Amino acid sequence: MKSDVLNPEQRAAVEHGDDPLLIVAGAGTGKTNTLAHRVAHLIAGGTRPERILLLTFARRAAAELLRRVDGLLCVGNRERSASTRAWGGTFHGVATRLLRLHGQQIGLAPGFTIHDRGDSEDLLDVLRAELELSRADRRFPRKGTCLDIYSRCVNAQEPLEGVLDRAFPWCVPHAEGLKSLFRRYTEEKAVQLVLDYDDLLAFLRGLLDDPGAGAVVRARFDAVLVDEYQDTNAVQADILERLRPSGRGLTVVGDDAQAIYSFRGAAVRNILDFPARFPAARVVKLTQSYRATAPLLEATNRVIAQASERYAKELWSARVGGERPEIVTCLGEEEQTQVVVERVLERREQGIDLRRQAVLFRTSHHSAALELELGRRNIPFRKYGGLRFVEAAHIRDLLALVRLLENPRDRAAGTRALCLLPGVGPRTARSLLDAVADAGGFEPWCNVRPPAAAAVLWPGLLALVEEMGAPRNPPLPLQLSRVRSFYEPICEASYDHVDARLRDLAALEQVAVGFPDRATLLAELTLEPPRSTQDLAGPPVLDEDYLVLSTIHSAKGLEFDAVYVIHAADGNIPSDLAVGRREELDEELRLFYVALSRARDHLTVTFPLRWYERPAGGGGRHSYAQLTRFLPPEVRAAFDERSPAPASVDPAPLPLEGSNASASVRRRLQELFG
DNA sequence: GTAGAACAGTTTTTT
DNA sequence: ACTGTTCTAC
Repeated sequence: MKSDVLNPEQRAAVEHGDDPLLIVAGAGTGKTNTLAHRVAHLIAGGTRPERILLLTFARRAAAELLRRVDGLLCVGNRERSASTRAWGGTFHGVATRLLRLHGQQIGLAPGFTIHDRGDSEDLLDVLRAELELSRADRRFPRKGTCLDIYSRCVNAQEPLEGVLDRAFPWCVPHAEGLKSLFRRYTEEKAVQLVLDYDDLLAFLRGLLDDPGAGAVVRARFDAVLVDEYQDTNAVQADILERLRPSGRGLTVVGDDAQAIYSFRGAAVRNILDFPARFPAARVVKLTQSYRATAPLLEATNRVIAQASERYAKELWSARVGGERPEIVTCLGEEEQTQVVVERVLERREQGIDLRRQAVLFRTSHHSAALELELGRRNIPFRKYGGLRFVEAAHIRDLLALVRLLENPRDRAAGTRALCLLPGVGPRTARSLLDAVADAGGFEPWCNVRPPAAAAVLWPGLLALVEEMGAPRNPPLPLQLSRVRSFYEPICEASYDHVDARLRDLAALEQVAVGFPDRATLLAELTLEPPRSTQDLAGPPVLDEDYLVLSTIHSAKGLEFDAVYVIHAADGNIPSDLAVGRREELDEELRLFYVALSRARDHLTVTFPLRWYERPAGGGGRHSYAQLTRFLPPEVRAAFDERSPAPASVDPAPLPLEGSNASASVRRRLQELFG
């Protein structure tokens, strides 16, 4: 896309004045470019960069945007660039910074630590046990579900009953238990000086509601620009309203057709109702796609036309000609894998780097078979979405130790860290942490006689807390190296795949070099975790090429020359679990649309007719699938439909190692009785 | 109180 | 496959 030339729609958005502005930007219509120009326009018009707040979905998106602004302004080294001076990041990241700066004015100590999803779950789990909720006659929801419910209530600003009725009907019998659990949870977070994701937003809103502090924070900014507005929730909308009460200086950009985060409380209504909330608002629609070719756009337009409520807009493309998208019906998952791998390699032959190609899927495990095959064929790939680096047990262990040093009152971290010692379980951990909480420091541990099994490791832990628990602690890299040497033997003793894990730990230690202190490192890893192990290992080598595998959610905002959407069977897209209500089904449709609209030139949709149910222990029961309902005949008309020629299908892949053969013999034997 | 084995149930997607 | 729960042996 030309970054120096704006079309009339884009120009209108860029040059719009101070009144609230909603830019409805269809997929590939040059949204980032338009935003960058608008920021540059503001700066050129006299707005100081440090008085601009840029809220994006990922910090890297903000950084990229500001880098482009610098390019447009040609600020060489004359002065500090916009990218170093403006405020940019995610709502959660910006909330953290503002709360550390101003939180004290509303009684929030600046030393808080931040709980990620896993930590929040752990805390809920402990409290659930304390309240003896598991003892109830009917099975209590698992901790992850509890957190989902809690989060939904907070983010959607909705009472528990409503949330349970609408989204978690099977938990309705536990409403009372959940209420008491959530009350305890809120109290405990205050005592332990921890904030969870939702708290960051809620406390920022609280800060803005405070007459004194609110005015101070408001006065920091002249312009607030928000990207991916369709995926903001009620609390985020409140924050914006409190930052810019009249809406003046507020720009929001989004595409209601790409709203895919309602499961975490995002409200499409935010973008649909923006003009009503700010009557002075101007709405600008960007409709020229610079991404997809006309044939692809024809197809994606037809797909999204099935949505029930949206800003009507038909995207068009000047990129006429090109390949029509295709739907490939495969017999089984193996065939689907072969088709995708073949196409990927063909297109690489045509000169499309692997990095310009992406395989997209609804849920993380849908790529398992493909990953195996890519590994077998030595085709490099990176997977985005699904389980992440920081969620691996050994990383969480190490970070728990660091977090305990940073905030001795953090029970989730403390419990996890102490239970690493053999012979120490939840009870012992609890009494040790009680002692620390009472004393306000680690001193009481000096007089503790640890359980016999922990005797070997105890002095090491004691040395750690003595050295790093003090206010004046050593430089961060040294701290991490100390913690790592303490933890490594434990890791070796308790997990398999030890070398891989030890490598991860070393990588983590390297990351720490880039941060000034523990709090910043921990917040960063919690709020913006590295998306793959390779990401953490550092910037990719220049000529490194790898196929992208991604959940559709994680592919949001990206584009590729060639896109393969796999497992496009009804039940996967839409997910079986989401066909209950109209809004859920609509969101699945938008999700499918997001997947298809990532493509520039080539688009392949595949699905296996026959596929195996998950508990594939012995025989492997299979069921027959149908193409997603989002591709009815009138939509399919925009696609070519094929099934792979039998001859082109490779013979079944060889087993990875010789030892696998015995497994397949056993499987065959079992099939006799299945 | 802890650790490990045996057993039962199971709702994607992520800041 | 994974997580959570319960039971048993230290």
